[in-house]
Amino acid sequence: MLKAAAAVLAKNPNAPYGELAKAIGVGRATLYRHFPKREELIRELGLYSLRQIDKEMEAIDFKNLKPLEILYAVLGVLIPMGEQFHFLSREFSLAEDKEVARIYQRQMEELEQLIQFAKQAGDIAQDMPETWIARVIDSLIYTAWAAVEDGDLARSDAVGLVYRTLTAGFRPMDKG
Amino acid sequence: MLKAAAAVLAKNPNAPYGELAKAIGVGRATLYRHFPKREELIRELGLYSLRQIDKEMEAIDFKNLKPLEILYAVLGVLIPMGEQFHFLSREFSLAEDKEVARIYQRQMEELEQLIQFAKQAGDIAQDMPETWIARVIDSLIYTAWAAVEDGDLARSDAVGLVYRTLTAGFRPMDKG
DNA sequence: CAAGAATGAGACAATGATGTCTCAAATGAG
DNA sequence: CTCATTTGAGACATCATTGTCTCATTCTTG
Repeated sequence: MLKAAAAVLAKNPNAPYGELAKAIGVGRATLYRHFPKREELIRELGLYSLRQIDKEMEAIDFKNLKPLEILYAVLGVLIPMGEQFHFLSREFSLAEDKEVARIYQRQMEELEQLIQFAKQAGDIAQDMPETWIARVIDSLIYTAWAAVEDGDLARSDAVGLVYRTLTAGFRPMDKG
Repeated sequence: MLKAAAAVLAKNPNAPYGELAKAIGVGRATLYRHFPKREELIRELGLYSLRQIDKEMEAIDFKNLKPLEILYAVLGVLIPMGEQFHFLSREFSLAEDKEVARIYQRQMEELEQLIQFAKQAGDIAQDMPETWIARVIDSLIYTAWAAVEDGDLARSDAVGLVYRTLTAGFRPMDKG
């Protein structure tokens, strides 16, 4: 239900209320009954997206996987959710909401923990800033999703390509 | 002059005309005299940004540098222009303008030529799609700029970090 | 200095979106 | 089936922005 609205807002952050209602498949007045102000709809949409991310992440077996395997699994989960990602980062007002900010920050911290874990395992460079790595991961998740949307990249190739780019950059494959 | 407007629009794409005028330091009416419609201002701003990119790129000595050296130089030029970059990608209507689209496409083709050049030199993997590589470069340029803006990354570290991330990913440094 | 052009400030109508309200029709539970 | 609730459609006032216009002031340029 909220998914349709997120899709519209991802393409046009200024979509009028009526358009969102239509996308959801409900009258404008009805939408106002549920979300008296546009701001509230955006907020609920943000929370919904963040919770959805949490939910999908729960499916990953963190305990029995190595750091890079976890990273791969995370990419597999998040790249298909690029639309929500896009929406979250585009909606400025969202960052000002306390609860949204809290959840977002927690998720970023979890990502940074994963990065530390990978550092300790020697899988990624010690001297690369964690915030930078986290930003790059976020960024490529969105980039891959957009490439798939544009038809530039096969959906099935996306996760592998992002993983490879993250871990090895553009380097030619090592032999063996 | 247009730079100030681009900065405001980068932060808030919906900034009203009056705010843009104030940012530029000119009356709203005067701004209307130069750009009778908002759309035209956006368009000029887009062309200005693209031309600025062209201009900065001219300073690079393409003939006497190796592919990866060129890439490094390109990053050095474009990362500080992240604001314009951001603006260009955020402004949907811009993609519909014929001239803007033409210049943008040419720039992308030039970037892809550089990528092919690097592939031939064996510096980057043959089997990685050029469009993907181009997207990643674009994406990290913006990411680095944003990190610098947020104070998460020293301006002087940005180019090296992006270069390293692009060429080697998060891998630990090879010894030697 | 003097004439012409450009500017800033503000008034103004037009437009489009927001948010409220009403009422008739559809839905759903007892 | 019946009553209560929810819905969709539309009317409506409100508000912010756009784009036009005027006029006094400022700045150029000769």
